Amino acid sequence: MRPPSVSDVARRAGVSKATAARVLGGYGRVSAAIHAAVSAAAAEIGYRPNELARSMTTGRSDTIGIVVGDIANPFFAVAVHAMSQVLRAEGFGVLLANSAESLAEEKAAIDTLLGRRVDGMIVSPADMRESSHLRAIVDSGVPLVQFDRCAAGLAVAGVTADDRDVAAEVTHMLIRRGHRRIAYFTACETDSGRFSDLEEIGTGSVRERIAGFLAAGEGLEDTALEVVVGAVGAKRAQSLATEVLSRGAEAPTAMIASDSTIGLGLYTAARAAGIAIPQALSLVTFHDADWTAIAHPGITVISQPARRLGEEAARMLIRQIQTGDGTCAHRVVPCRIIPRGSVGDGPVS
Amino acid sequence: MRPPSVSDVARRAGVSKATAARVLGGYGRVSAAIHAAVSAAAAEIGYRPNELARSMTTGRSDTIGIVVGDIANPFFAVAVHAMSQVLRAEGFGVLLANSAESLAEEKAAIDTLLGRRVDGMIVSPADMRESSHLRAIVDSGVPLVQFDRCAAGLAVAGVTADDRDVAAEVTHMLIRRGHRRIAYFTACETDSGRFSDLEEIGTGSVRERIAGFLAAGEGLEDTALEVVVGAVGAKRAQSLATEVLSRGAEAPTAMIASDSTIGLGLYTAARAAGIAIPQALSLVTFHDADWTAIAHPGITVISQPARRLGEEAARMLIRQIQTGDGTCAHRVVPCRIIPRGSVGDGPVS
DNA sequence: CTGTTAGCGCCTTCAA
DNA sequence: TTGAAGGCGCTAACAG
Repeated sequence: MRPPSVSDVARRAGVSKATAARVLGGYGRVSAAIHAAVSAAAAEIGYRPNELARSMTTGRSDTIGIVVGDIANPFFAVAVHAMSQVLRAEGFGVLLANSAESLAEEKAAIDTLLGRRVDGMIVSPADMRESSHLRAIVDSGVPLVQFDRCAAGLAVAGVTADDRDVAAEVTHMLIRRGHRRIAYFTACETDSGRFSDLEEIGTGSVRERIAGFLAAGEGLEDTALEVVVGAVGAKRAQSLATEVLSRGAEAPTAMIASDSTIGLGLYTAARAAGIAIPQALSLVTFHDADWTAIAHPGITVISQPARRLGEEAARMLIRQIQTGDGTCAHRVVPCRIIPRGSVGDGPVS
Repeated sequence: MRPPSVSDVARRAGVSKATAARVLGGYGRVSAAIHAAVSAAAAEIGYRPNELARSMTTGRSDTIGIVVGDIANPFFAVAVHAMSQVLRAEGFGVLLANSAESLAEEKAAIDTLLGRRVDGMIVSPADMRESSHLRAIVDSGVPLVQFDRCAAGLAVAGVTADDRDVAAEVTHMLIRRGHRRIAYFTACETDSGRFSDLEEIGTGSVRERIAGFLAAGEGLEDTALEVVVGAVGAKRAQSLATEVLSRGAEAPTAMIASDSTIGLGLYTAARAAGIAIPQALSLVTFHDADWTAIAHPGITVISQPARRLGEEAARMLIRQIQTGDGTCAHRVVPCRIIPRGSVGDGPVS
């Protein structure tokens, strides 16, 4: 049961293979009569072009590879959705791969995609410190756009949010409100289990945020700013927060969550400990998740333009493919702070 | 800059194309010495097999097509994630397509995937009433597994939740608690904008749920059960709910949301109207979204086994591909009701 | 306008 | 064990 090919159509229509191919492929000129005959023959036997074979000769696969950390993460889900829409509109299919935020899996995925001869790639590098595999993409002549994070020392296009700036802005706001003990929670892990150096943070976007956070706190006492790592999942975030909040006078009066899953953990921890938000604790989280609007009080969030970021990345890639232009434009899309009531005055106000 | 091919490697290693192909493709027998030489040559020039060409001759693409309504929907996001994991472990890549719950887009996506010669497909039919395009997949000899919903009158494998049963169970529970006015909210649309017949509901899973809902209410007065359609998105769900709740004595005392987005809209509407949950209104929603746990009171939910469903579908497809077995097994995975406090007694208790 | 011919990169006979 | 030749389905260059 081999699917019908151009030859089959040609034979049935009584024309040469080339002629049939022309009408089937929609290129070259063919007389109306023959065109109709071939189309009819094709429809009769249910012909469908073999895109693989087509790719072989054209060199294009009309397929884009996308590698993200976790499709189940709403941020990526929305972004991927946006990318697909833009890409589909331009006639590209999408080959999706999950890296589970693991460098090894990311490498494997990229390898597979290169083997499939994708026309371009959008990748969210799991670790900004390793970029050899990304360089391999570029060396293969495949257009690449980094998404949400950028690898260090790699002259490749990218689309990111203004992580550093918005983190600094939020931190400044908290300081202005009188907070002098602020904790930033991230899912990133370090070898020691504690944070000591920015270099330990592999996720580019998170590193940027922490950089902004720390920069905003310059001039304050050493104890003012704290980074808590390893908050993987709501449960772990909750237990870490519970621990931190139990320090009494040493406990932070404000917390920033690096994603909404963590935010949920922090919120739950505060409630469980009977700590009032925003009177005794201020809370801000990245990502405008559902729950933040119905929590009591509503949670002040840093809304990430996931859709816009995705669209922008897709467009940037398309441009790169179409113009063959290798300029490594770097686009930054601003986040938006949505105040909802979870931020109150600190002790120094 | 054409990527290196077997010929290039062969030339560099000083052997014939066939020999190089044998070691590169990992088939046939080659002497150790030559094997090493070829491998070395391949590494030096950065050879990477062209999977497209390979597919041309083998007939397999090692790629699976997945078509779902909306990747940004957490249910599908989790399911797709699970599918990819299982498929990747078996060496398959994933070609993902969004149908936006539109039949036309679904058809287009399937067409593209067939053109790309995928080895199998997993599809969530947008409309169970139309199955010609699904039949085309089967006719092409491509293994197919339906996901979450099944098209009517199509002997094709599928994995679904026990939508009808669990909907009936929840409805029975509400009736037992004394509710005699229960409304079911769905995002599905009908021509008239109101619900009159099960046949109008195109989404298979939703139709099943409504069937269970209605079956559970048999014997009650005609006014007892109501189906509200067109609750697309939280906002629209909220306004529809507000309208329904403003009926005074005629208003439902219990509501069931067909997904968590709708649930959020209903919850918000109730709060805005100052209607106490569960004292004056009971609420149940499909999908165990994170907001349901922190709402006040916690929302009783019907938890869908998204991950399990996805894994199961992937495994079923793999089995079908490997054994060439065309049996149309139909697997049903049970949902789980998680009581959280949003269900109270109705007037008749 | 139409047909002939020659590849794309790989796998797969068939001989040697 | 190795090499030469042919073909998968399609496009592309060249004649006619």
